[in-house]
Amino acid sequence: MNQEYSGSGDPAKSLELLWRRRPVPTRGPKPALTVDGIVAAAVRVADAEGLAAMSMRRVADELGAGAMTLYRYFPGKGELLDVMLDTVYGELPRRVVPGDWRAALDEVARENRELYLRHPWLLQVAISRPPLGPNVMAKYEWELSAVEGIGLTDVEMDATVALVNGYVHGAVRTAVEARQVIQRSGMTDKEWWLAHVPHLDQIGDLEKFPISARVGTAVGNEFDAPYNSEHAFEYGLERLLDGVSALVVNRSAPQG
Amino acid sequence: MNQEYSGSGDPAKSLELLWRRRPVPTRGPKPALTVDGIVAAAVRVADAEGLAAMSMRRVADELGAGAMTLYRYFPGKGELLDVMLDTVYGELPRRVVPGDWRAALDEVARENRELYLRHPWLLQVAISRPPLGPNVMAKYEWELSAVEGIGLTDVEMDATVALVNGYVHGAVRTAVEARQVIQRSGMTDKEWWLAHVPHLDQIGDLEKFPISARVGTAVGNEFDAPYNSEHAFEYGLERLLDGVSALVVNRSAPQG
DNA sequence: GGTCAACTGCGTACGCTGTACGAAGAATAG
DNA sequence: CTATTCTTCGTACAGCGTACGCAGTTGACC
Repeated sequence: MNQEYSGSGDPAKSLELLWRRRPVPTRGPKPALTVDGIVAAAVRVADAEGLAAMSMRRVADELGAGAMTLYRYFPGKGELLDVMLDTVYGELPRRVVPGDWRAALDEVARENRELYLRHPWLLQVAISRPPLGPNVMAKYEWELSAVEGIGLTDVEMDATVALVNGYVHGAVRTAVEARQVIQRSGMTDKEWWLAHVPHLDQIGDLEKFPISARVGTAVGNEFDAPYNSEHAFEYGLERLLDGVSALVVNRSAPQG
Repeated sequence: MNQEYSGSGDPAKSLELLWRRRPVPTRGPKPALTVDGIVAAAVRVADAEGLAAMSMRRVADELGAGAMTLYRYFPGKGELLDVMLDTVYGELPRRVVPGDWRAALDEVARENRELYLRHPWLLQVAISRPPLGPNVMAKYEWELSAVEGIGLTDVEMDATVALVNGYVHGAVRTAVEARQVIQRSGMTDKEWWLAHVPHLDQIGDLEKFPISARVGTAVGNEFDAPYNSEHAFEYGLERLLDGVSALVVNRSAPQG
C-alpha cells in the first residue's frame, strides 16, 4: 500500500481543478469523461480496494477508458488525489454546537473519525500542504469555530485544532490497521498471539517482562483482543479534552 | 514512498530471526553476509533515502551482492523489516525516572520522538502486530513501568501508554512530513502560500472564511511558517499529560 | 581421497506501477 | 472544404518483490 502526497503540483492548475474553473474549449471532440466522474470512480476504487489499488489504469478501467485518457483531465496522479481529498472532505456534515466548546470539539473529533472510517485511504495521504479547495477550507473554518471565543489565543486555537485532528488521525489509523491486519492475515489477534506463545516460551526470557505479562493478560481478558479501538478512542479523547480544559480554565481565571 | 506492514510472516521463522536462533548449517559454503549486516545496510538505506528506496535490490547493492542473495537470509522483505524494527528499537536509552510518573511519561515521549526523528521511515510502518523481538518487548515493559503503581488499572495503563505513543507518532509524522515536503518541492511554506494567494484571490470567496484568515495570519506571523513542529509537540504533550493527570488525581482521590 | 548431499550466490522472468511520446480520429471556425 | 484544435489511447521505459532453477563451493562420510 502506498503513501501518497498532496499538494505537489502547479498551484494554478490545481486550484483550477479544485474550484472547477477549467476553461471549456469550443473546438475538438466532446470529452467522454468528467472530472467529477473520474474522482468518484477513484474514490470508489480506493474505498473498496485501498489506495495501493487505485492506479491510473485501475481507475480508467472502472470508467471503461484507457489509462492515458485520465491525463487529459488531470496533470498527474497527485492532482487527482488532491481533488479526491477535497471531495470527500465535502462529506463532513460540519454540525455546529454553539456555546459549548467541549461538545463542539467532540463533534469535530467524531465527524473526522467517521470520515476516516468511511475512507481509510485518507490515513495514507500526507497533507502537510493541503489542497486549497472549497471543502478543505470550509473544514478548517468549521474546526476553528469550535474553539472561537473561549479565551485562547489565535495560535492556541490552531494548535488545539491540530492536536484534536492529529489525535483522531492516530486513533483511527491504529483501529483501521488492526481491522485490516485481520483480513490480510486471516487470523484474529488471539490466534496470532497463540501462534507465537509456544515459540516465545521456547526462547524463554519471558520472566524479564513481568508488567507486560500482567497488563497484557488483563487487556486480553477485558477485550478478548490485545487492542480495542472503540475503548481506546473514547479514553484518549476524554484525556485530551481534559487537557484542553485545563488550559481553557487557566485562561479564563489566570493566576488561579 | 511505500507503507509497509510488520509481523506478516511465519511466526516460527520470524522469531528465529528476531532472537537470532537460526540453526547454523555444517555443510555448504560459508555465507558471505550476515543477518546483522543486512539489517544495518537496510537501515542505512532507509535512513538516508527513505523507505521507498529500501528495495531488496538497493540493499543488496549496498552490500555488493545480488538481489536474490538476501532471500537466503530472510524469507521476504516483510521479515527484513521486522528485524529492522526490533533493531532500531534497541537504540532507545530506556531511561527510568523513578517516583514521578509524569516525568517518566515525558521521558517515554521524548525518547520515542528522538527515535522517530532519527529513523523517519518508522512512521510508515504499520505495527498493529509488532515483531515480538527482544527490543520490542523491552520497550513495552519500559513504557508500562512509567505508569506502574500510580493507581491506574492494568487496562488504563495500557491505554495510557498507547495514547502517548500514538500522540508522539502523529506529532513527529506531521513534523517530518513538513520537513520533507520542503525538500521535495524546493519551496518553503511561505513560498508555497505566496504562490497560491494570487490564484485564490482571483477565485474569490475568501471572505467566507474569516476565522481561518485571522488565525492563519497570526500563526504565520508567530512562526514565519504555517506550522511549527517544536511548538506543536510541546503544546500537545502538555495537554495530554494534563489530561492523564486529571485521571490519576481522580483515581487517588475518588469522589473528590 | 573420492563422492555426494547440502548449501550459497544469483540471472532471468513475470506482472505491476506512473507517465512521456506521438499517432489517429473527431469536431468546429473560417 | 480546409485547417486547427482537441480527443482517445497504444507503446515503451525503468523500477518493484520474488518464484524458479542453475552453477559453484564446502564438509561429512565411506
